[in-house]
Amino acid sequence: MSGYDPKAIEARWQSRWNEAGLFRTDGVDPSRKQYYCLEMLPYPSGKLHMGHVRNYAIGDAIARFHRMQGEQVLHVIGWDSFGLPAENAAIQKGEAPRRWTLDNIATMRTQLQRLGLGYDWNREIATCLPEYYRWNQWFFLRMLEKGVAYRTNRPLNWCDSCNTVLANEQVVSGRCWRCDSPVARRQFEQWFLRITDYAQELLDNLDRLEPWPEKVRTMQKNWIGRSEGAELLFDVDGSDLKIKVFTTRIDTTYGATYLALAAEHPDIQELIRDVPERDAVQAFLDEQLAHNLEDRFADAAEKLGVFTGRYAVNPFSGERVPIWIANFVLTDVGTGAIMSVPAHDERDFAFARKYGLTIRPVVKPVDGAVPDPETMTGAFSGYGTSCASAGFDGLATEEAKEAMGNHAEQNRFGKRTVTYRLKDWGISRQRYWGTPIPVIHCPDCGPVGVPDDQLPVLLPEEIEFTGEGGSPLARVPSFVETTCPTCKGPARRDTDTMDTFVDSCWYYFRYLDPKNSDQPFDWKKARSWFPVDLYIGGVEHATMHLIYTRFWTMMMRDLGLVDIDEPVNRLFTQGMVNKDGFKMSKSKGNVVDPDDLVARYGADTIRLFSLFAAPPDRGLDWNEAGVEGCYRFLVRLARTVDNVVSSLPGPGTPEPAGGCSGDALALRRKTHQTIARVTFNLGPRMHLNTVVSAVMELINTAAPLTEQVVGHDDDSGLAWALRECFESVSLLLTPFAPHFAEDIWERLGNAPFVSDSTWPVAREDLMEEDEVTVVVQVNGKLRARMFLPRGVDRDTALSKAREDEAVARHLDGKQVRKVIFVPDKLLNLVVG
RNA sequence: GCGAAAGUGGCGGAAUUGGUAGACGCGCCGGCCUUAGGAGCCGGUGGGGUAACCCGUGGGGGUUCGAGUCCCCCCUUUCGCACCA
Repeated sequence: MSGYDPKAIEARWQSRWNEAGLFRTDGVDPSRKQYYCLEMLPYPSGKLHMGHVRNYAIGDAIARFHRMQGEQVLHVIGWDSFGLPAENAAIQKGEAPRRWTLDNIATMRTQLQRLGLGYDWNREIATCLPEYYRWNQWFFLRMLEKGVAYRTNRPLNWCDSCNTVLANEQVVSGRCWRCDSPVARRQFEQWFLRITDYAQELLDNLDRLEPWPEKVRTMQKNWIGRSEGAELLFDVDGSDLKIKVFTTRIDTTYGATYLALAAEHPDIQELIRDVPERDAVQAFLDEQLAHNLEDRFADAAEKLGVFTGRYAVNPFSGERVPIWIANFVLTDVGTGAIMSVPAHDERDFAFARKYGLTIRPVVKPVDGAVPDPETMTGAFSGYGTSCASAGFDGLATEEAKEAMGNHAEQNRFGKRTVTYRLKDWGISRQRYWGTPIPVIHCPDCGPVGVPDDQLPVLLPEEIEFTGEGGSPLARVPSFVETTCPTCKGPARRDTDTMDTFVDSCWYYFRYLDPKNSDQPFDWKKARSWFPVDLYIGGVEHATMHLIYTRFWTMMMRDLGLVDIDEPVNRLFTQGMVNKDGFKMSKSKGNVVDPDDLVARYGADTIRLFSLFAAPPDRGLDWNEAGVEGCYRFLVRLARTVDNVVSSLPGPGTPEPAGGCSGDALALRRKTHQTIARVTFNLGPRMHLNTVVSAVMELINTAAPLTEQVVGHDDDSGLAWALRECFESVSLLLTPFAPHFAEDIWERLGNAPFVSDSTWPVAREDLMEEDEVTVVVQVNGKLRARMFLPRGVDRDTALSKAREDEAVARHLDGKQVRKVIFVPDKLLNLVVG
């Protein structure tokens, strides 16, 4: 048994860990701290990719580290297994989505197991199974009861390629987050979750999520997009209609010279019913509404609009102002209608100039004159003093906001309000492979929730996939046709399924109680594991999953299910794995296959390289030569241990009575320094790449020393120090290369498992050097190094330094004006 | 345009947070071993210079005895948001 045969040892240790149930977590051990190490669960697309490998290698390293530190660790994996690819496979290859998904899970589970990841497989879940999704339905019904889930008709994002609507979070620069095709606007009757009820709390709590990356918190903050301002009602001249606008600058209302509506504004048809401009307006609307979102982005450069022929009345001044429809007014923002103040808003200004509309300054800059509307070349959007604003003249902007807000409220034509960019979460999807929405539409009773005792509403299996639009479930009469739970009359089931982001909102709560058939989970079993200590995943979920799951936790709290506000204590976003500077993709032909790598090098090498090649939060470029380097390191280490082990004292031999000296002492020092460094970098800092370096360094120190003990008598304690070193290395490498570490541990004569052993503790008394290097600088430039006993005082160091030839040369003929002395480190002589 | 992060050898990256820049690995060069080596081992490797030394962490200023690290300005790259009323 010598050399390094990863295939053999990895299979062997995986089955031994499994037999011993090493990574099972049963119940809660009150004598230990509970540590919940969580990684974002994978979508079972077919095969593991390197991004998964890196994600799970990081998580497993942290989980194993905490386990060895005596904490009770929960480390579980599951499958985010609803979603479109399964359905597309059905359309393209005729495979049943369920079969396709479960096959993929089986494949990928094997791949994960081959990596030697320490999961509690008894808690594995798959979100596509009725045991899981019935609780999505249960949650939906609870939200329906509380009014958190509601149904309404609203313009939504439509992906033509995915044939379904998308939530705002799932539209990236006008394109679908999944397939990158342009997104269109369509009006739909849909189910929404009232996430906006939690907007303020989602925002406020960000300050408390201090261990989260600043980047993610900023992204969420911007996404929630809180904006303070006021709503104002403008009467429409000659009509009962009132147009509600939102503004953050109520102080500029006297400068509002026109209103502008988004093309989707619901009152437009009423406004133009009887005006001569009707046809022109309709033509403009038709053109605008035909555009997809991406084209609208592209068109944004040019402001376009059309006059409706109608006028509104400024509630402050009584002035009649024209009502326009403009392409730069977005239906999702504010009320979808604005009062335009061209003198004080760049966009309004550009539009006004283009269409010859009135520009009227009503704010005087603090350090300048009121701009002249004839000659001004841009809007003044800063703060200043109100003017041309009747009774509000002379007020500073903040005061004017206050006074005019009060005035509007007293006269009931407006109120101060806060808007958010965040919109309610539309969760209906016109697709098959997802959680059926548990609602029955009755012609008499309207939408009625399915009674709890009829859950789960099962997805029908016999179904044909045509790829045509519309909800596939709508074509399954046996699914659709049912009776109303209230009146028992004939009724139809809702044929949409839930957004798959619902599934991932609460899966990590289910891990704590995965087989519960009475409720989603028993909080008594779960609470001591929450909040999740560390959550590792990609940053791409910053404004999707990570907002949804925070909302879901608050919602569960309000249902009385949990008593926490935030689910995750520390978030860690790992970087992408690239190849040759590019994202791995089939089209680029630069995909690296984990199976192939494991077959060639073994899982330990792959894991080691994933963690060594770059800091975990940064991108990692996959590099074959670097992998070789990690493999060589393991080979060399195995060989070194093999060569020396018979010359080492047996396991458990006490420290030599006479202590260690010379090389032995130096090695012990290095060993304990390494333990300290690894512990620090693995724990609070998560600089995993430097941990590997540190262990390599230790081996570079230890390996040459082994020759001194092989075939020689040893009276310095070196053999003992070498055993301490190699045992420590086994322990320190366990989070990174666990099979290898077990193997070395065993070769050193120790009983298994190193994975279940206690993390080593660095001995401070051994770490300190008795001789230190003190550098000598003259005027800040390095001139000499001195090797001095630890703790020498300033005067001794100074006289020692003066003896140095190079130092003396630079002091020659000059006056030492100042001496800076950092004990055991540095001496700086300032001369002049 | 706004916001955030980052720029260090030929490459990936270290630097315990103001105190020896370049740890560790890759690559490269030289040597040993070998019929041979894309294996292994040993040594070298920021640039310039025979040397003393000089230069060097994107560029320019500054603070300091001392700056990769702190401050100001600029450049570049990546990411996020993008007419947010």
